Amino acid sequence: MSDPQFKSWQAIQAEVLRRIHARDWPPGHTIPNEVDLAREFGCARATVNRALQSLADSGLLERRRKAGTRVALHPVGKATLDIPVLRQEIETRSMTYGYRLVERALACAPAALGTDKTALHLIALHYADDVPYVVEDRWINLTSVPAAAEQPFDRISANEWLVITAPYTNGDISFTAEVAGAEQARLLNTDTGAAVFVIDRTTWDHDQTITTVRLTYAPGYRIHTAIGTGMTAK
Amino acid sequence: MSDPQFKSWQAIQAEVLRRIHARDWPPGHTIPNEVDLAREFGCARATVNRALQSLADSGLLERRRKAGTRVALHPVGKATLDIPVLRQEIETRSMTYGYRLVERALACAPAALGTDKTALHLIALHYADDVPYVVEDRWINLTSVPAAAEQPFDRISANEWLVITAPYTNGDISFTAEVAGAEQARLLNTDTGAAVFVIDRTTWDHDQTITTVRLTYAPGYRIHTAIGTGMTAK
DNA sequence: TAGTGGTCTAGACCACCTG
DNA sequence: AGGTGGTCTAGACCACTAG
Repeated sequence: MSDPQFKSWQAIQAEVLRRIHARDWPPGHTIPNEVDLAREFGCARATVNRALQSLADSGLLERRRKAGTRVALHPVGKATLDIPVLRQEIETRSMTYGYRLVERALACAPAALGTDKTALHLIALHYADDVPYVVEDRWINLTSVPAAAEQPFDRISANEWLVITAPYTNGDISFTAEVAGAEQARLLNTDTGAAVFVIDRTTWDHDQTITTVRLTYAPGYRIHTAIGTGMTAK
Repeated sequence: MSDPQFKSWQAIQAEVLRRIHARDWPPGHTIPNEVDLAREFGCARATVNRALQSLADSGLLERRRKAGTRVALHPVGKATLDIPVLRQEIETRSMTYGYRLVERALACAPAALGTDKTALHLIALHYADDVPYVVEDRWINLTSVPAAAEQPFDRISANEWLVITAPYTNGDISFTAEVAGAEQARLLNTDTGAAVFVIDRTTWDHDQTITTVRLTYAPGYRIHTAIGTGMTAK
């Protein structure tokens, strides 16, 4: 039983994965408990726990106290997207980053900002190699970030300033496709009617809204990531 | 020093977060090592490790052996998207799921499939409450999944069949916005020229391609998720 | 209420990396 | 070369929950 070849949690994870793929443990099957697996693999229970927890995080296993650990019937794929600051995103692609403030005004906040007070409205353009890359349409809650009122945002984008100045505890992000409106098509230097990728994001510090922003990317933008069990391949 | 109130790794995580937000530990600062923190918090080093590792996973800390743990200069936001099977995605929204196979043919595989052999090409429609929800345009590598050749896919979608039959170790997914072509506009029962959300996904089993699929969602589709440090708020 | 996963401890060794 | 995080161990207690 005690097999000295499974010592690291990665090795155990790989073996469990193998058994799932080989249908030794088919979808829906309840696998042995941690104590038994630890005995079989000849390691501590904590090591088995680490391996199984990792697989549960990636959605392949479902674990419940007392009920045990089951192989997921419908493994929900999990994709982790990195949402870097725009400057970094562009510079990572070896392009020159540029920024231009288009509009800065105080106005009545939209509903999404969760405040009825006056808020700061910014519209800005981010460039990659002098080509419009994304339009940033942002509202900042001046109640939670009063310092923003003093900030011109003509050289440093709110995108960059906020991550350093106003940390958030919580956020909400969504992605969709839209037809470019006349104004945004003009800013992005593209045709009205082009399909644009849109990211809407709102962040809070505990229960107070900090900012809500709509990023409208130039046509052709593609967000990209890897999915998988963490096994390196290809 | 030894403070008995920080016993769980979540409590330690919260305290570390507080110090970061309060600028006790500003961006770029190297925080005390695990041994010192464990002594300060009056807990085991493993507990501190768990808390810091969790924060490193969410991108707020950068850890390196010997160099220590630093507060990230540009906290890269991480968003975890759940990519459920389409049937589930639709039924979760309390809508009735429907499926119709549009085309099934053997043809020369596209480059993305990474094989020059004949592959199975499927086009199918998924409905929510009898309204077209998404077009599935899929290629299946018959070398890695020979059983797919026998499968009619007229009642069960490849989307569903594959997750049960052909597990993957690795994948690649990307999101973009496109203008609906004539064929897809017809299938989605929408106007040509509408902006549609597109997901491209390719999966491998180790180094062998299993399938590549393009999901074209009906206009208005929005993918949505939460971001944050795991602290529950709002 | 009993079985299972979740977590903590105290100690140890190792792998990696910076200085 | 030495400090730091990464991991493993053996044991313990706790929290949740299915039966």
